[in-house]
Amino acid sequence: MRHKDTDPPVEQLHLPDVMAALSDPTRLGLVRALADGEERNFGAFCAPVAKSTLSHHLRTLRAAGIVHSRTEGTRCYLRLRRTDLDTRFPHLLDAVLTAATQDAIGTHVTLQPHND
Amino acid sequence: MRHKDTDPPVEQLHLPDVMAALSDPTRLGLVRALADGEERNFGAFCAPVAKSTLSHHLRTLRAAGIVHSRTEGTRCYLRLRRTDLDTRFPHLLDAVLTAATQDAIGTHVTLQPHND
DNA sequence: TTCGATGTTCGGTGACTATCGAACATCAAC
DNA sequence: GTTGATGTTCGATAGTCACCGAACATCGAA
Repeated sequence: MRHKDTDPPVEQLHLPDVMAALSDPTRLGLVRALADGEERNFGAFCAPVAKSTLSHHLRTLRAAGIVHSRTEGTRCYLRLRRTDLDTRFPHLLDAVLTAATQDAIGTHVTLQPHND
Repeated sequence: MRHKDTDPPVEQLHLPDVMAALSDPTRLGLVRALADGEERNFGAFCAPVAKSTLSHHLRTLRAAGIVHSRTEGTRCYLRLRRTDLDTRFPHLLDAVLTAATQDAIGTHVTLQPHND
């Protein structure tokens, strides 16, 4: 449950890290699932990978500054850092999300109907 | 001199591959150096890596469909496939180039003053 | 034809990555 | 407390990647 590494501050977002984090289909799926700006429970994501693998992907997204995570009890809530990303890299996230949606990249990641 | 693998056609450009190709600072530098749309000689690029490493990076960019290469004699000329990229992934290249320029990513790749 | 320039390819190395299952830590609930 | 749910971390594995020097292939020029 402990993730000691805190989210990187806005000014420290690094383009190559962001690009690398967004080059994996599963992570793109996670980002797409968060694209509406809503906070979502980690457990709400369904992906055909092991729990530990999903946790690794989220750590990667967090380290790149793409998502913010908040712990409440034993649960972990995620939110896309859209404002921060737009500030540092204008239009980048939009372009990626548009492209991913058009190409149906990351559709293997789904959301459980009503899990937070 | 022989690169049998041909450039992938527009409709086969794959977002994750493009993102991965654009997540390396040296390759971002190469793309930036081609950003004006001009065709450039391979040998015109100066980067602090071995010749073979540079060749590898160009193969990666070619495989991802980001650059087109044309051989003339023993020389190799490169051009950014901007139109193709813009068609498949609108605004993506612009956003990446803008971000890379603002963050000075890839500035270790330079162009020789007057080498084609 | 011999040389030099230009890139590509090969073999190898060290680092990183996606993946898994198992073990662990934390908290809620009973 | 004991149990169950929730995520994280660990150790291992297989694959990929950036990187280098060396060898190679191709072509132009002397």
